Amino acid sequence: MTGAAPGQPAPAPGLGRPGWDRIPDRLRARGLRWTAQRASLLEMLGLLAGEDGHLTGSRLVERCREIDPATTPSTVYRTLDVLEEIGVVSHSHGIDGREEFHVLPVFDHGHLICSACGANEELDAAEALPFLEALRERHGFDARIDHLTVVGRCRACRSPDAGTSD
Amino acid sequence: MTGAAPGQPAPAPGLGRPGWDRIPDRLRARGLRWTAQRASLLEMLGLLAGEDGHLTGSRLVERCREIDPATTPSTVYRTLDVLEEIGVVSHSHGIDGREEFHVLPVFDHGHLICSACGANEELDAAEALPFLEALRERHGFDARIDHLTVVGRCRACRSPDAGTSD
DNA sequence: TTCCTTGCAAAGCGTTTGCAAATTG
DNA sequence: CAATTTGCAAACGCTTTGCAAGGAA
Repeated sequence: MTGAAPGQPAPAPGLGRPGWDRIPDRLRARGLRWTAQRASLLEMLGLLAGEDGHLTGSRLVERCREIDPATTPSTVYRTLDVLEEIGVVSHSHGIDGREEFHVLPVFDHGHLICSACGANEELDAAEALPFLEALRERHGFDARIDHLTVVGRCRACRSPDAGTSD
Repeated sequence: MTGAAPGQPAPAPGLGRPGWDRIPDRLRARGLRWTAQRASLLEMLGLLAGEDGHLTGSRLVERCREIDPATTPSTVYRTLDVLEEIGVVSHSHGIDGREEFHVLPVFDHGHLICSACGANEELDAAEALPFLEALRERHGFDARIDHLTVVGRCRACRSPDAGTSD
């Protein structure tokens, strides 16, 4: 990276949104990386979401460039995709057709509880959303992701060398 | 024009939408022209509005080219602007950010009644819309354009050679 | 070391604009 | 005849992509 913090692994975010301090780990859990560019985009999202609602893609590009002038549009848009995947933002289109990003108010998540070892894994809202939407549509059931707990057996307990074979 | 109907002044529309047969005159009343290209766009709008709701700008360009291959995007988009001005269509943006056009269900209009000669002139919805919007905003009054009748004196009765001077 | 992420640069998309020629009224 | 409308072609703004170099885990 050619960024504003050369040599540094990646600054930790000092963001005031609940749950955001865990975003780096959420990324890593998916095999993704935590980088300076992603930190600054997240910082901008936090700031602008408090200011006004005009979080267009191109505006976010501009503002990220104020932090690190080397930042390119491609990086910003690609990162926004990632953030949307893990449920940090969602996007729509404004009256002029530009992309508009919305910071999701709470970083909701459910839980995956392993009945064998008791492990408590987090379940991203984004992963459960289609399911919950289907429940709402077909059954009129309005499930809350943050109250969702799925019980089963974790990967470790399912592996052949975990004593019990399934 | 390099269109499909060379030499012809402009074909009259055989469209089944109420009020659409008067569109050519509505345009002329504003000093605008009725052309073959506008006729084919209107034809497409009539057809597609009945089929489905995907009236994106680029799709309308495609379909108009089926009627007249020489038709250009600029013509279609410019005509859509005109049609929006006179209240035939409105537009918004879809989930992918493309323009989506909607055929307005009824071609609403109000009336201008001359108290001197009784003349009944039509008042385009588009002309009254800003006024009606202001009423709604400032007074919470929800006026319907098709119930709007303005009484006054028409141009003919106001002219110096119309007997009475005011 | 692996492979994710970045910047660069160029392309892509749908839409808009300037202009001279063609058409309408 | 004057003014509008057209096609052409180029430009526009926003977003996406391919690729080789750089960086995180």
